[in-house]
Amino acid sequence: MPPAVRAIHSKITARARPRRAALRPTRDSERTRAAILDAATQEFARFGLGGARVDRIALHAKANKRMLYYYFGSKEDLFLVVLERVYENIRAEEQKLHLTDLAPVKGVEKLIVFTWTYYLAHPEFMTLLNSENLHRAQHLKRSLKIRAMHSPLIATLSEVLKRGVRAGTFRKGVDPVQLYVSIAALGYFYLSNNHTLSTIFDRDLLAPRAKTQRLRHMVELVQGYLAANATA
Amino acid sequence: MPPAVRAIHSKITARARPRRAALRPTRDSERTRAAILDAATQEFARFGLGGARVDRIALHAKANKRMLYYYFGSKEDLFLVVLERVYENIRAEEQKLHLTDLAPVKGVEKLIVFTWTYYLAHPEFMTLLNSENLHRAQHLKRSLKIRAMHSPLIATLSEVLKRGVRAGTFRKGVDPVQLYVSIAALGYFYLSNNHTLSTIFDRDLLAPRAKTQRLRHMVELVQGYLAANATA
DNA sequence: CGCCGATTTAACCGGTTGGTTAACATTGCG
DNA sequence: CGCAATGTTAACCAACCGGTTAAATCGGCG
Repeated sequence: MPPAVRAIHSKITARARPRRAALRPTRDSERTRAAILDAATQEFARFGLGGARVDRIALHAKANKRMLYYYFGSKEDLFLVVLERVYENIRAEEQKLHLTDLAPVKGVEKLIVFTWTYYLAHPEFMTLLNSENLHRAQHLKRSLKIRAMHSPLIATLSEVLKRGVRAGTFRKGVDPVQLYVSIAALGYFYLSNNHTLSTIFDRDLLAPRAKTQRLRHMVELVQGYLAANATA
Repeated sequence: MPPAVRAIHSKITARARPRRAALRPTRDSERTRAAILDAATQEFARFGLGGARVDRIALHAKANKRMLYYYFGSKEDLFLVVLERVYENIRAEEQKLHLTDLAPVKGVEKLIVFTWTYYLAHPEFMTLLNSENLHRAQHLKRSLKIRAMHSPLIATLSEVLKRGVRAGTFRKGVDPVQLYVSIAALGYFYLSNNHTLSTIFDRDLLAPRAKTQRLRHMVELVQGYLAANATA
């Protein structure tokens, strides 16, 4: 089996780790693979797909450049795996939210805070997505894995909205997809474009105070919209 | 005077165009410069700063590669001039809006529609900005030109908000900068991330119907927010 | 007309890039 | 132990990239 193809099944095929795992063994395919993936994530996030350098990825992964091709096939294939991993990560976090456990108003607030906090903690998610959009999602389109990974939040948000309408706290006729996109947009744009915005407004948009104000504004904006024309 | 430096003053120093301008003259510095700038804008927008190729820019501009360096100094300097030009363009369009001529509610709507329409008509604006943000606005920071080009919309929007509050149609305490950023965010995110979003939601977000729905949602979201808690 | 400076061209350059070759080391297994 | 698969390495490569050299060409002015 060709190495790059076999690597896809590594989780299944993987044999047991070397017994004497205390001091790093001279060979550890899992470690090498993971190190390359971590280094690649940083590199692609920082320089984009076009600006990323495979030599630099190998250097930071402390692996031979050849291993990158051995495990991932090509620079672009590696980029796709990186994308798949960051999507897996955010989807896993989304799963933990349990928005329906809260009152509708609190549920929406929690979603906004989560989205904002996630972007702040994982700026690489935004840069990688921007890069992928520059390339017209050509890698994403090839990934059955990601395309199957639907966000659980659309269905959940839809449920939250319905309950809010029934309780009389939310307006009727809100499209959950539009709202989901808007909530993402409000934080994403501010953080992704932080550098140009900070330069043009001539103030640091990432200062603690500014961040607090932004989050408050986003919550007020969405809550105000949902509350307007509500029956109660 | 070094060519690249002199080029900055070209508007002033430029001599009269050749008299027989009917059939393109063999030499026309203005035309060459403009052609390079146009080609560069397309190239940077499509491939990002890192992915852009100077040879391709020269090819599409039908100019010798040397002319690129003759007029602009370097790839990065050229990128800065491209950035400056697209900013000039959007600022000029913003100037024409005259939002204060309308009732506050209509003024805000017009701003939302304008922002959305501008992004739709100038997708290169978003890609170039994304590229610049990837590079932490390092070019923008060097440009006194752009840093001095404050958007007239902040002051205007502030005025519109005040009048809306006085008329009782808008809530109090809305920060015009936050609202301006939010209005930009709602359209920008949707359009800039259109490819990944369309892939994940498995539907074309740029279909005419989808675009109409998005614009309506954005207007409703902002108007709903501003109307909530208004005195009237 | 002849000169001078602005503009244009082809050829070139050294370093870098993504990707490859082929040999070598280590490991688990029979 | 010996073998075969797996993992690792250094050296290599052709294409490409941003940038440069130096000479040619054109246009306008005196």
